[in-house]
Amino acid sequence: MSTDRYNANDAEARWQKIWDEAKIFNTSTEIEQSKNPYYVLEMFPYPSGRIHVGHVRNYTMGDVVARYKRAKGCDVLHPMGWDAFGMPAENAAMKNNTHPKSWTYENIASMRKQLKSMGLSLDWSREFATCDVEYYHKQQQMFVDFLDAGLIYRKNAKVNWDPVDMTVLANEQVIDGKGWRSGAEVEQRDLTQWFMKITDYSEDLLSALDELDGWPEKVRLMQKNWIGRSEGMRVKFEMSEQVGDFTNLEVFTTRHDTIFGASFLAIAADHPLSLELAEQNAELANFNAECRKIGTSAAAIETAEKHGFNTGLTVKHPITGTPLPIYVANFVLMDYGTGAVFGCPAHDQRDLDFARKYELTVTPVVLPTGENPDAFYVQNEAYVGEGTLFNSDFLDGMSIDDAKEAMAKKLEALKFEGTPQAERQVNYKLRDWGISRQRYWGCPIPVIHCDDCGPLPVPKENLPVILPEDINFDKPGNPLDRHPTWREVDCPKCGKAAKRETDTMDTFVDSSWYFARFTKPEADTPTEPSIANHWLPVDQYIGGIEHAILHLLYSRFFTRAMQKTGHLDLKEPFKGLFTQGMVVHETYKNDSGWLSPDEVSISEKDGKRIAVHIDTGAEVKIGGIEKMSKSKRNTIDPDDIIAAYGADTARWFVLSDSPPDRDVIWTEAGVEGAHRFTQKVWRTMGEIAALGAQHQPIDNGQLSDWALELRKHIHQTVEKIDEMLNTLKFNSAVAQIHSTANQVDAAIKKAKSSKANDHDLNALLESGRIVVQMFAPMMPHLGEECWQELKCEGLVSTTPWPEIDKALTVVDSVTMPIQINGKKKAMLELPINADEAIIKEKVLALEVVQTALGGNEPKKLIIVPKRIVNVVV
RNA sequence: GCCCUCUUGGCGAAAUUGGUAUACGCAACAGACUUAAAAUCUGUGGGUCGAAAGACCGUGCCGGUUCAAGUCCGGCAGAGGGCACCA
Repeated sequence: MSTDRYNANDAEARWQKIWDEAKIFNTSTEIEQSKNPYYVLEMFPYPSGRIHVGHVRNYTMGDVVARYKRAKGCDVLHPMGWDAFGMPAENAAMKNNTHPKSWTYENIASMRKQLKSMGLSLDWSREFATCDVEYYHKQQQMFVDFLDAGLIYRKNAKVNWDPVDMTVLANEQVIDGKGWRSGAEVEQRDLTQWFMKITDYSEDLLSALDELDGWPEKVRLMQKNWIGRSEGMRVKFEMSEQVGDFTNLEVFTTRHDTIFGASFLAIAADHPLSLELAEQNAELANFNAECRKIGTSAAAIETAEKHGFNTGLTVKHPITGTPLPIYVANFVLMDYGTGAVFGCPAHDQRDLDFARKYELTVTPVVLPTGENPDAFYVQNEAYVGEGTLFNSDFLDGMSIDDAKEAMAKKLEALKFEGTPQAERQVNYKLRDWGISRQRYWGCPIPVIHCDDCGPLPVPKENLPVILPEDINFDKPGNPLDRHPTWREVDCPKCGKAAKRETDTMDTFVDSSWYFARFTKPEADTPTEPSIANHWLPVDQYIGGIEHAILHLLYSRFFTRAMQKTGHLDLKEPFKGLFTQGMVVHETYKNDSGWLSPDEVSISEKDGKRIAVHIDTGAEVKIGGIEKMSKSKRNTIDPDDIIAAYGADTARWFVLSDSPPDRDVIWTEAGVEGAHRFTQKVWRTMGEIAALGAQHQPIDNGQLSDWALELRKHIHQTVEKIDEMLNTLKFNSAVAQIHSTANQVDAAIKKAKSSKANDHDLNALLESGRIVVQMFAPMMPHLGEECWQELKCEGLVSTTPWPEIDKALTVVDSVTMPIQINGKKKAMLELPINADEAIIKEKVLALEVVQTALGGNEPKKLIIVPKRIVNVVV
């Protein structure tokens, strides 16, 4: 027995070694050995060099799930890898004259060591990095398959160009008009790029969201909005005169009910008609160039005035035949719908602004309920609400929905040059995913460009296309472009000299299928389908909300694409998704700038917290609680915490304070509290061990009252913790274990102060054992240490979840609050199955109730079995 | 501008999904042990009034539904997040 302080550093290293040597967390690769598969995965880290507390929180949560599910009898797959391609490696190479490869692998080595010090129950035998040739080789194989399947194509497109990172960005990577990494204002450039046909799956990606009930509603909604489905019509407007091949203009609208309110047509500056007209019209050419210059940033859009250029051309209104002027307008987007719209100023704010500026007619056609049609007019605010159609010929008197349907039928029936005037159409905001990046440190796109044969995929037998290592970063841009020999290659078709593609893939491609690779990381093909199908979908995926759209949408698309190309047979990669909150910390500042927490000492005076500089003693300003960042210097290094308190303390703390999906505030006091608990548990288990009890079956009939109560409490707690861990309510589980530990302490006191029989002591030992089993997924090293102290068999890490004695979890009586007129006035202990007549009798006999009734019958008596009684007087 | 989420003690939070509001922890205060401190243990702890028993008020604000509202409905305010010239 030991009442010494628990030495976490010593114990943790010891148990990690034991787990590692016994390989207890390695998952069998034999498919038939996993009858009850459970795949838990945390989003793999980018190897930046050091883990941060956000990682600690993320990986601890996943580890608790993994260890808990293992104890519940699942065959758990819990792998780890590295999202290892990307810009920072190149930036470091340029800055420090290192090679991206060595920089990356060195970072991986140090982060692996850090993760191992956390005692995570990972299957390290499956580890890989996306920059491993074996991994990107398989990715290139899939690229070729996707290309064959028509899922990848090449097009010249206007792309988002990041002038700082000197690369193209996907739409999803442009945030407020700025590059997601560099923060630089994004420019528009014309480039020929490779695209993945994610839009083929727009409808499927959208509708399948409804079935992802293991996902947070918030994420589903964000993806729904991002995909942006809208139902409308494509309507042809006949031009009054032909221009080139144009006899009509086609627009997309969702408000065909308001077509009688149309007063102009507007087309994008890049619309083919606008370009054609500009060839003869220098003024228009100028205007188009101006439009292109206007950025896509939020600021630019907000301040950009509506500009239009009157082409002098007109179209005929499809019903009335009235001529409507055609404008080229800066607010019309070429890449949505048809790049042309009809303007209905009365019912669209943007159209109204435009109409007022160019003095176009404003005809209201939707009348708000209760308004007088003769008195209703639109001034400077468009009316976009519900109402009844008017000024609209055959639509008059209809609701908006009815009018849409009537107009749709009418236009579909009309013919224009032999085809219907209009067709119903569904549009999506989702764009195809541009994956070409002009970077070195990424997966090479396996394509060869031949002057005669065009772009051709590298034949699979010639894969992988390996990144050359002899490169330099003297100049900005892609060093692959400047490599003396790497590009030179023979055309796989005609054999003539040809050139390799030098673009590499967006790193989001790498992370779109790694979860599938983990199921068999040594396979010669990207996946071994039968094994991947066995493990997938991931049962519980855990990561940050910042990936709600990018990574999670790409992965959903990729899974479908892999299904189409035979690499998998499922659509949705992640059955359960959990998005954890950030770890935040107070900030400190003095005149010279931000201070790190270890430069500051905090004390309390008159209820106010005061911070002073640890060296100078000068007062320091306590700032807001913010996301940990290097710039604010409010970061905490997990290594320091583990060295000072141990991994279990860090794990317990990140689980304890806040619900896991909310931000958690890192406080020194909180960590100390967590550490205190580890010591307390160690002492408690030491005391139990000293009682000399035996691991033997317990006869409830032989127990003293307090011991029976303890056993009941413990067995009921197992059920609660079960529920909490299943629903990832770690903070509640921590609270419950605290409370239970207090009960055990109280029971030890009872055992010492009263005559405890052997059964009592055995029950106490059992309680200790079960408490250990309940907290072991969260504090695994302390768990093993206590397990050993209690002389339990084997390792707690491989021991099944405690069996509960059902007889003890049956609750036979309940203390019910008795309310009078909804206010609690008394408590009454009743048998759990007491029938209402008995309850009524007992309640009415209560003195408070008698007084309140004053001899009258209650007006109402509400009895909710097992819950509450309310007497209404 | 549009969409969404959140708001409970000094602080992080809990509340069986409409049924005892504030569990558990942190910080605080008081006591025990100690020469002393640390560590540990015990106790107190929403507000107002009261010596006490107790009474009244109380989950951002206003209103509603209900025997009963932190929880449901309507409105308002504040904080956070997503999208954004999407026709």
